[in-house]
Amino acid sequence: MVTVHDVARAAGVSISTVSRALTDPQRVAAPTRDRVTAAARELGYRPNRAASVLRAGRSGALGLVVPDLANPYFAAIAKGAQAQARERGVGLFVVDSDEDPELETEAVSGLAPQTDGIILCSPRAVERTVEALEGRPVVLVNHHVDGLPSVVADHEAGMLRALEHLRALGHAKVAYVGGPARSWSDGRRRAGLRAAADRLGDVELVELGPHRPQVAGGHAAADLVVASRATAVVTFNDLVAVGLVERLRVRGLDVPGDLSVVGCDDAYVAELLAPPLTTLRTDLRDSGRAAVDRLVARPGKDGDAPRDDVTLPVELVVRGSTAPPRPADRP
Amino acid sequence: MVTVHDVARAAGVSISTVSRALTDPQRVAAPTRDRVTAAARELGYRPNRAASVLRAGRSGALGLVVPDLANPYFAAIAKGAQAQARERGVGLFVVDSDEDPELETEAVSGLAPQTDGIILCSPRAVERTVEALEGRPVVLVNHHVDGLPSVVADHEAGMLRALEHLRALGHAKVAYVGGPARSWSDGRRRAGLRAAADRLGDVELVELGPHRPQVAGGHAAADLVVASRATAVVTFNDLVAVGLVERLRVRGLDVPGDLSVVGCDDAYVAELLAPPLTTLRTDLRDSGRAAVDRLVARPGKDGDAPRDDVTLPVELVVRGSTAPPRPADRP
DNA sequence: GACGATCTGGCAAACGTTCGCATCGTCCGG
DNA sequence: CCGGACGATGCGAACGTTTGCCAGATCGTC
Repeated sequence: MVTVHDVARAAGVSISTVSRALTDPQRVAAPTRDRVTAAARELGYRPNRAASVLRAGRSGALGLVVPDLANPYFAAIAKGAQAQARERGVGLFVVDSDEDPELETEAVSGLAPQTDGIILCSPRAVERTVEALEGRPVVLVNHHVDGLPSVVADHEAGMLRALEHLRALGHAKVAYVGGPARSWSDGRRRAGLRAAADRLGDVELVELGPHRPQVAGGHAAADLVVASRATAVVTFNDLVAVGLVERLRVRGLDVPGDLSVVGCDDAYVAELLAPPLTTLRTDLRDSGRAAVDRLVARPGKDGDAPRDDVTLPVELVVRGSTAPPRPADRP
Repeated sequence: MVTVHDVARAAGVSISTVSRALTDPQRVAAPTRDRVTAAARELGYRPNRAASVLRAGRSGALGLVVPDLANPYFAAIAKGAQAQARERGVGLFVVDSDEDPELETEAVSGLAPQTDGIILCSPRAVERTVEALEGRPVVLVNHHVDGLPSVVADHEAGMLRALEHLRALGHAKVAYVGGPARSWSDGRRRAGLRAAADRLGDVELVELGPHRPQVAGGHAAADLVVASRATAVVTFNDLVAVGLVERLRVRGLDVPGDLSVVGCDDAYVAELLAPPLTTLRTDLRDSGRAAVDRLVARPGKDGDAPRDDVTLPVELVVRGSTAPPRPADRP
C-alpha cells in the first residue's frame, strides 16, 4: 500500500506538504505541488479514506435513504443523485428502508456518522428520523418540514395543468384517487387540485381515497370512480392509474372513451401502457441532482448558493389516456 | 462523542476489554462482558467506523455495482442484497455504473479499498474491472468467469421449460429475439434454446438479434419475427417483449392469437401488460441475497460454506401472452 | 502445597491521515 | 539596511480503534 510517506519521499518533501498539495492545492507553491502530484500519480497513490475520515471528521460522502429501490420513482431519484455525486467528486451511499419507518430511522442513524449529509427521500417517519441524524445536514426530497431544506415538485402547478387539460377536453366532473393518508405529496396534490378547481370555477372535484400507492390501490378505486359519475380521473401516481385502467377494462369500460385518466410521476410504465398514459412528469433525476447539490454547495462558491427550498417544475405529458368525454355525458 | 474510553471508565475496565467484549464476545468473561455491553448501551456508544477500518483493515461493508439502478431487474437484485446485508449486519454500498464500462471499472477501484468484497452485477467490462479490485473478494452476478465465484440463473433449464411449454401448445417454429451481442446471459439463453430444440427434436428455432435490451429493441425485432413465420417467440427480456407486442399491435397482429410471446426476467412490467406476459422468472432478490452470503460466509461456519457457483432456478410463469397457434399455421 | 495450564484483562503500539504550530526564507516599506 | 509581515514547508500530535504481548489470577492435578 502506497502512503503519503512514500509520496513524500519520492517528491522530496514532507508528508504535510503531500497532504496539502492533494487536498488544498492552493496552499502549496506550484512547482512543489506539481512534483507531489507527479509522484503520487507515478506511485499510484490512493489516499486511505478511513484514515482521512478519522482524522478530518468528514467523509466526502453523502447518504441517500429511499423507501423502496424497486419503485421506479425512487430508482430514478437515486440515479440522478448518483450521477451528480460522481460529478461533484463525492461518494453516495444508497440505502433502502423497505417502506419501514423503523428501518428508515435505523438506516439514518447508521449512515449519519459516516457521511457529511443525508438525503431523505419521501420519509415515512420524519420526526424520529430527523432526530436520528443528530444535527447532520439533511435535505428532504418530496417532503417538507419547516426549517429543513427540501427539494419538491410543484404539485400545485401540475394539478392546475392537469385540470386545465381536462376542462379543455370538456370534462366537468373530475375525480382524484388519493394516495396514502400520511403522504405529504398526497396532501399537496389534493390542495393543488382544490385550488385549481376553485380557480377554474366550472370543474367539479370528487376526492377519493386514501388508497395504497400501488396497482392494487387502483383496482380498489376503480369502482368508486365509476360510481362517482366523474368523466375523468387524476391518480396519485402511475401505478394506481395502471390498476385503475385494468379494473375498468374488466368492467367493460374503455379508456379514454368512457373515462379519461391522468397519472402522476411519469414512471416509465406510463408509456408502456395501452393506451399510453397521460401523466404529470417531474424530472426525478433532477430531484436527485438538486438534493446532492444542496449538500455539497460550499460557501466558497457564493452567488449560486442554492435557496432554502428547491421547487422543480411539473410538466403535463399528454398521451393516449385522455380524450373528450362521450357526448352523452355532457350536460 | 462517546468512545471506548468512556465505556471503559463506566464499566470499570480497560479499553481493550471493551473492544473485545464488543467485537469478540467469547474472549471475555460473561460478567465483564455484560457490564461492558450495559455501559455501552447506557452511554449510547457507537463505534467509530473509520477508526475501526483504519486499524483493523476490514470495513464490515460490501460494494454492489450495477449497470443501471433504474432497470427493475437490477433494482430487484439491489434490494435483495440490501436486505441480506442488513440481516448479516454488514453495510452495502450500491453504485450505478450507468452502463458504462469505464465508469464500472472506476467505481470498483474506488469501492474496493473501502469494502471487504464486491458484488459485480452483469459487468460490462469484466477483465478490466476484475483487475481494478486488486485481489479483493468478488462475486459475479449474472455473469461467469472461470475461477471466480458467481451467482447465475439456470437459463438453460428456463429455456427448456419455455420451449416445452410452447411445443405443448402446438408451436413448431419458435423465434428468439436476442439481447446485446456481448451479453453473457444472451449467450447462455441462445445455448439453452439450441440445446432444448435439439433435445425436443420437433421444434424449429430461428435466432434473431442482437438487439438492444430495451423496449426499442422489441420494436426493431417485431417485423423480423413476423417475417420469420414463427408462431411463437422468446425474447431476451421483458422489456423487449413489451416493445415487440407494441409493434405487433401496430401491425394489426394479436398476441397471443397470431403470435405467442414469452419474456424473460419477470420484471414487474410483465404482469401490467395487456395481455399479461408469460415469462421466465428468476428470484432476483435471491440473487442479491446469495451474492451477499457468498461474501460474508466465514470459514468458521464450516459445512454450509457455499459452493463455488450458485445456480438459481428459473420458473416458467404462464400468463396471457401464450396460446396455441392459429389452426391455419399448423402444418 | 506447588506447579503448570488456561483464561482474563491491561498496556501500548500501531493504522494513515490532517492540521495547529513553529520555522525559515523572502519581500517590501520605511 | 533593518524590521515586520507573509508565504511556504516541516514537525509532531492527535483521531478512535484493534491486537500482540504479557502479567496476574484461577483452577486442576500430582
